[in-house]
Amino acid sequence: MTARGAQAIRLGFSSRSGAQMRTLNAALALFAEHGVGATSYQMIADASGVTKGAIYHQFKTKDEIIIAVAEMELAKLDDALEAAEAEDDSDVARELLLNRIVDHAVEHRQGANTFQFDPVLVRLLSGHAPFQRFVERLYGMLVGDDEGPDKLVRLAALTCVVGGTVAHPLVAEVDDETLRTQMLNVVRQLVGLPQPTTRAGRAARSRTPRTASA
Amino acid sequence: MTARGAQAIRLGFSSRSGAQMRTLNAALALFAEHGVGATSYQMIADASGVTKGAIYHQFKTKDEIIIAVAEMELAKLDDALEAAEAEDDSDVARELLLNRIVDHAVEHRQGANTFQFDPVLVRLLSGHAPFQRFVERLYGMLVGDDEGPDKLVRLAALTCVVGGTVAHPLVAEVDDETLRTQMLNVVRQLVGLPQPTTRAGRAARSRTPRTASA
DNA sequence: GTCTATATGAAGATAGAC
DNA sequence: GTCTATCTTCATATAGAC
Repeated sequence: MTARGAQAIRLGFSSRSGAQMRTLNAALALFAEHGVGATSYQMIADASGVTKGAIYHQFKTKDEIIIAVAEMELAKLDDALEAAEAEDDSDVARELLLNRIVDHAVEHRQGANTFQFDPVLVRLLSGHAPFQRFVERLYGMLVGDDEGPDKLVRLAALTCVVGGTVAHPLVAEVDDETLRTQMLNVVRQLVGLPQPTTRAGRAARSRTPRTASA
Repeated sequence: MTARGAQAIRLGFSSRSGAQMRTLNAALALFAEHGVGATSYQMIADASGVTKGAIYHQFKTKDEIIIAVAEMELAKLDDALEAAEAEDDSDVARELLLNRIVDHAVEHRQGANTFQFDPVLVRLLSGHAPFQRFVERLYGMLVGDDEGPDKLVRLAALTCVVGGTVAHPLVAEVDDETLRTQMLNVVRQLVGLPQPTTRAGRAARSRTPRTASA
């Protein structure tokens, strides 16, 4: 496996200055709270503690900010995807990938929701080739070749559960570790993966950064 | 069971004029397509074929339109909820309710998504008492008394699957009947309901408007 | 990298004629 | 119920000084 830096190339991820990172993180939080369509340039500037003029120096348009935020978040899953693609056993690969994805979603909660369901974000990304390629790799790992309607529906349901459940008011009081465990049970059931007492499950989990480095 | 009209009182649903209904349907379609935050009063007026002034005569603020759209959609599920609450057998009740909810979601696709995940809509409704009462009744029917973390997570996942899957790009090409069937399989599995060959399943489905009147 | 100042348009909203 | 006209505020975006 190549060094971590490879993710940048594969996703078309540009390196960002410190000021740009502050902007993107402020934007991410606002997008999650209000939705992309209801977040203004002014709000982002205020949250970053600088003026609009400063932000416009970093990103020429609002769309550029949206795309950059999406790329920043997606890049965090690129590692996991590469690791999964390098696995021989497809069950091990899927278990590993699901663990990382659920970890990421639980860590971000509201942000995961935005990314999956915000109409403005989704529309912008649907015209963004690097994003499309990434999603196709992701889906490929999760369903494989069989693309019958039942598989498609289960895969769609899986992405909804991962992106939506973490931000749901019903689980607001559930602590991260419990949420992680229960969500993994649900998504394993959804895609027909055996539960974690099996050999494949233990093998995959032992490869996550949570217990050991990739 | 009371007459159909009862739904209006229970949800706080006001009766609307023809012009108001045209406005609400136009707004619903735009909310689904662009998100609530990215839909302007002007867009709604254009889609309705009238001017902003005419719309302001029907609804004093944009928030009023949003609430009215939500009430209109929710009222469509009120019937199903009442029917489920009148059932003795909780498995039959849940099977019936899930059938109706999935029917409704598949029928609307993009609209169901908005309703579940749009940040502006969700925030507005969270301060709207009739909506809160309705959702609590709905959740009560689906989980019952046991409110452990696993049940909460599964219920949250259920609502995400119902609201999100129907609008997912992956299932855009799946026809309504297939989507309905597959989604029901998924949601039954999520809440631990037996699959449809059982007595409870047949009994519940025989009570839906699809095969017989309630 | 950050600021101020400014241009241009669209947002939500109101008043009042038809 | 619908229209035009108008108000104010805020949106995206640019120019140019520090």
